[in-house]
Amino acid sequence: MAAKQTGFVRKTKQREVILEVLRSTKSHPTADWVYQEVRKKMPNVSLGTIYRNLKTLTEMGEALELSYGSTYSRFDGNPENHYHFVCENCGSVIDLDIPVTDALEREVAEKTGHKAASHRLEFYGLCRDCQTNDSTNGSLH
Amino acid sequence: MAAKQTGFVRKTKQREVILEVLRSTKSHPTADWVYQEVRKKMPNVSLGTIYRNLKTLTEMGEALELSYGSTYSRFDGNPENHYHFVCENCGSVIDLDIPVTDALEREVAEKTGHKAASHRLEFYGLCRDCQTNDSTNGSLH
DNA sequence: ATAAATGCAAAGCATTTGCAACCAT
DNA sequence: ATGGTTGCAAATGCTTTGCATTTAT
Repeated sequence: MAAKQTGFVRKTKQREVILEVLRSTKSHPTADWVYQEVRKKMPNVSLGTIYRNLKTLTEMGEALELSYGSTYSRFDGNPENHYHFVCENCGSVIDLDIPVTDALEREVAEKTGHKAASHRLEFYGLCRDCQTNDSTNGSLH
Repeated sequence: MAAKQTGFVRKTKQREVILEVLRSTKSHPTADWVYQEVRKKMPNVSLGTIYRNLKTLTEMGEALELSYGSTYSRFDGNPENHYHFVCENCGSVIDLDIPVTDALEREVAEKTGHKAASHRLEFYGLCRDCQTNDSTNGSLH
């Protein structure tokens, strides 16, 4: 585990830069993309450190880990719960500006007895750009 | 790719059994669980065949591939869109009996211009059983 | 006959980990 | 000084693939 059970979390330059990078984009980057960016400022970081800190940051509530259909995770520097749109043509993940409905969690609790602490909602389809452009030029992934 | 672009899909004993196994449970099994089950009836199936067919079945619309936080996929033999509850204590994935709201997709289209063809909604928290039992005995995963 | 599907085993590849050196507290 | 953190590289583990063979049509 990254953030220890009994321990505490130290402040490190690496984690600081990683969070900066994460906060600097709305592109929901992969661990490797973050790695490449952080490297520009800290040529010696290792991928392992990126993964460890991405995990720690997620556990600290500073980031969100998104795992859609893909085989790899994407990370979101915006820890506020919000919904996403995944374009099935160009592969981009877009933040949606529609209100997060806690009513859904209440409905689940009432109807099923399962107590949700959070929920995730994702839409799949064609993003605005891909509707107008030729849809056969997908650069998916 | 499993189901070929120009080709056709043949009926095979393997795929038939795999779909049977998938339909026989509500447990949202992993590929490996399906493998073990299918083996009971066909001792010589290979894992590769399981994966290839799970993919084909998903593309055929006979199954759903679910990828939650975990590093592996789970499959759902119920191809009707429905929502899930993921218990953060015991790790089980539970089908929810609340209506699927297409209104959400319309809202997204209206507000953002992105045309959703489908959506996914998942809840995370403590399932009914884990609320009453001691919450420290989690066998997560 | 013909190409799709299988079994087997060898990759692939994102993510995790062990360990010695390092550094924040 | 203490033990969390890092860099490096090896190891994991789920999933995919190449290929010769089998099998559905």
